[in-house]
Amino acid sequence: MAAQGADAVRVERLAEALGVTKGSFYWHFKDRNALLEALLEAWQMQATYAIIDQVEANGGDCRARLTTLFTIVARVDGRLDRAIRTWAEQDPSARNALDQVDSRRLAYLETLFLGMGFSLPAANARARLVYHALIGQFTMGPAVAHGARLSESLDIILPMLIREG
Amino acid sequence: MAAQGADAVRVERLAEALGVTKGSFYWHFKDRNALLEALLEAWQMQATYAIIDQVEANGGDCRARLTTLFTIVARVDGRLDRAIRTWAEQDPSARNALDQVDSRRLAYLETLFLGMGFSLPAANARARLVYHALIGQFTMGPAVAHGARLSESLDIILPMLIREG
DNA sequence: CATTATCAATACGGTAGCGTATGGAATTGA
DNA sequence: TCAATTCCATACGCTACCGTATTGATAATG
Repeated sequence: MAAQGADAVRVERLAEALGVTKGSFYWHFKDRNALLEALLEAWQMQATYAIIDQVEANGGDCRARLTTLFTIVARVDGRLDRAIRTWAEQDPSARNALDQVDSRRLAYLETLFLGMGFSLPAANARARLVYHALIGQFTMGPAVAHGARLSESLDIILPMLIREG
Repeated sequence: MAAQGADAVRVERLAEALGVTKGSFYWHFKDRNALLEALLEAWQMQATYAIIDQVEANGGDCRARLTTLFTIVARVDGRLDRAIRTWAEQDPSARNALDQVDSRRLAYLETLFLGMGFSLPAANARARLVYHALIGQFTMGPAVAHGARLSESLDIILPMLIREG
């Protein structure tokens, strides 16, 4: 899934990789689609909180949390997220799950900026800019060389985002 | 291609859609891969300059050009770009073409910020932030509702990006 | 007018994948 | 112990593709 996308999740390949036959697969899952739905649900549970929880656990004020967020995201392997996002262009269930995750994350970013004292519109615009940028970095994936990740120009980016305006 | 990704570009489907048989297809193209390579090359030519040229044609100073850029990108249909980006995760040729396009676009953004008097590191950080954000908006595609596009909070975002610091 | 180039149809063999039917082994529980 | 449940294998039919070989049909050209 992460390596080659949802399309590459094939019953027979999977069975072979596990050293069983597909006769077995169809005992555990109704069909291929049931497997994909299960994967999707597992991802959604994990993706919603994984990063946010890490940031919260790390503590600090809102500015510190934002720094933590950039740093964590720069290290995260975005392949699974990317695969789901691609998948969501075709599949309504995936679309739905992804939309929920996006909303949750955006809302979190917004609270960070609100916590710095920004007005709702200002916080919202900043949250969207940052989230879009992070998604962009995810999307471009390995193409974003080290030294070119957002987290590595935080000394420039953060003051920009945080300054009152 | 734009609607369902490179995977959905199938010889027989294409032939049927055109009202011919695949016997004909194989006269025009050596094989499916040759078609994809041709598509890729056409895209690269178009994608490199399409938007930049519009912005330049519109004129104005660097700040005005940046505004124009956001506005145009908000209207653009990013599906083909998205399809290529997805494809590039699997295919080296696509990866290569995409990397070139990304570099070209990033370089253009950088010149805009340099033109505003920013230092190279400052311009570079801003260019990357903006480009990542635009890619993010592209990637999220139709999920980014009207009213939530970057171009619609330019009154907040632009001053942030442009302020000296 | 004959020939050649261009474009398309038909027909074939091959692979990857889905899902079903059915039988067999191992485990568990009354 | 013996029947039910659980897990897996084998074998099958079916579809969507790929690519090739061959044979027209029409248009351009010497």
